[in-house]
Amino acid sequence: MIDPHRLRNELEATARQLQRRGFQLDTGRFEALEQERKTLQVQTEALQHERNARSKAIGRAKAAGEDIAPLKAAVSELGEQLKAAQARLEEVRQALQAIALEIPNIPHDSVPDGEDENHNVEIRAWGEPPAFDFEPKDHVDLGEGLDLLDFDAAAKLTGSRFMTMQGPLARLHRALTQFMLDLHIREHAYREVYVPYIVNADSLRGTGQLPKFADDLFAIERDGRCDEFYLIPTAEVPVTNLLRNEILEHEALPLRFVCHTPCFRSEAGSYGKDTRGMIRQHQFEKVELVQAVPPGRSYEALEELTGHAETVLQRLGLPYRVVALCAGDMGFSAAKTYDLEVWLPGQRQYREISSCSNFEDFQARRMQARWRDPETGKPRLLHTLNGSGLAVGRTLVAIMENFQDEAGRIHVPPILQPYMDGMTVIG
RNA sequence: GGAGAGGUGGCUGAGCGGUCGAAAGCGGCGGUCUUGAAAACCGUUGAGGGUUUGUAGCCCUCCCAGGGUUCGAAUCCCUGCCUCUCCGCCA
Repeated sequence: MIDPHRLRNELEATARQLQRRGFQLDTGRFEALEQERKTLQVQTEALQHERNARSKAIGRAKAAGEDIAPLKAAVSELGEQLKAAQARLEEVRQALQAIALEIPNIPHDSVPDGEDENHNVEIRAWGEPPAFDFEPKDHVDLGEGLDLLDFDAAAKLTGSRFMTMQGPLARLHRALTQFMLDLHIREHAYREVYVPYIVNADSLRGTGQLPKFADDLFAIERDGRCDEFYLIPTAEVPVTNLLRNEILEHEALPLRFVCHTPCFRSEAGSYGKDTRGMIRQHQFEKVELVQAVPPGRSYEALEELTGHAETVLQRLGLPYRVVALCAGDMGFSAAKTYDLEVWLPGQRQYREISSCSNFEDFQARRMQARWRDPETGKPRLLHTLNGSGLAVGRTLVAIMENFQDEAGRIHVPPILQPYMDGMTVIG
C-alpha cells in the first residue's frame, strides 16, 4: 500500500508516477471519495463526542440520585444519527481501502522507463557462455537420457507441470539447496528460519499477493471455505509476515532471514508458456533471502542482497547477467527490482533465476511492520526486501545444461562435490 | 475428536455496566543523592487516526477479532481465532 497521505496531498504527481508502470489511477473517483470521507469522519467523530459527553452526564446524574429518564431520551435520538453516520463512513472507508489495496507500488526514480521485458536494462554480466564443440542438449533430453528425470511419472501422480527426479540428480538438487543455505548463513550473515507452507489470507495481503492475484495461488479448502488458507507461492510470504504487527527495537536491525521452502504456483494464464521441462512448474524449491532494514538503508541493502544471490552463481561457475526491470515489468509490490538471468545453452538465452526487490514501506504498511526510531523513540514503518538466492530447480537446469559433455553426462561443479561424497560426474 | 480454563499496556497482573486508556509491581526514560555506580527517593512512560501551516490545542478509536445488548461495554450476550490443562489419536 502506498502512503495514504501521499495519495491525498500529491494525488496528481502520484498518478503520474504510477502511469510509468502502466497503472491508471482514477483520481476523480478517489478525490470524490476522499472528500466524502473527510466530511463524514468529522461529522461522525463530533457525534461520538456528543454522545460520550451526554452519557457521562447521565452517569453523574445517576450517582447524584437525579431522575435520568429525560436525559436518556435525548441521547437515544443521537444514537440513531450516529449509527447512520458510522455506517456511511464505513462504506466510504472500505471503498477507499479497496482502491488502495489494488494500487501497485511507486517505481523508484532509478527504475528505467518501459512497458515490458524488452525495455529492461542490463546492468552487468558475469562469466562467458560455454562454447561447445557439439550440439548442446537441453535439460529435458539430458535428464531423460540419463533416466533421472521423469515428467510422465509426475503427470501420472498429479498432472502437468510437475516432475520427478531420481538418484544422483535428486541428490544434486538437494546438494544445491544445502550449498545455498550454508553460503548465506556462513558468509552473508543470514539467519535460517523454518516456516509453514500454508498461510492465511492476511499474510498474503501483507506481502501483496492478495487481493489482486488470487488466481496465481493454490487455495486449500477447509470446512467448506477456500478463501482462508493457501499454499505459499514463495517463502517471502511467511518470512516477511513474521514482522506483521510487530514493532522491532533498533538493535534488532537489519534483519536477515534465509529460508528454504517449496513454492506452489497455479500460474493461471501461463499455459503455452515454457511447457517443456522444469522451467515453469506448479511446485518448485527456492532458497529465499528476506531483509528488513531502516528506511534510509534499503537501497544499499538491495545492492548487497543482489550481490548475495550473485555469489551463488559465481561459486557454481554459471554465466549470468543482472538486469534492472523497467517500470512496466516490475511486480506489484516492488519499488525496484533486479533480475538475475542465467545462461541456458539449451535455449541459447538468459533466463530469470532470481528476482531481488526493494519494496520500501509498501509491504510494511500493509502488514504494519515497524521499528522504533531511536531518534524520536516513535515507531516507523520498516523497509522490506527479498530475493531468490536462488530458485533451486532453475539452478539445477542451468548446471545440467552448462556442465554437460558430448556423452550427455553432467559434471558436478567443484563447490558441490563435497555435498555429493566427492562425485564429479553424473552419468 | 471429547471435557474444562483463559486471552488486559514491553512483561507480570488487578479491574463493581458510568468518574477506566485502564490499579499495582517490574522494566524503560529523566532527575535528586554519589568521586562513580548501586540502593533509595521524585517524576515520567502504549498505539493508531481526524482537524490543522502545525512535533500546539481540541477530538475520535483501540483492553484477541467480528457482531449484539445499553444513554453508556475491558466489564453482559453471540460467533470466530488463539493459548493452556486432562482424555483420545498420532509421526
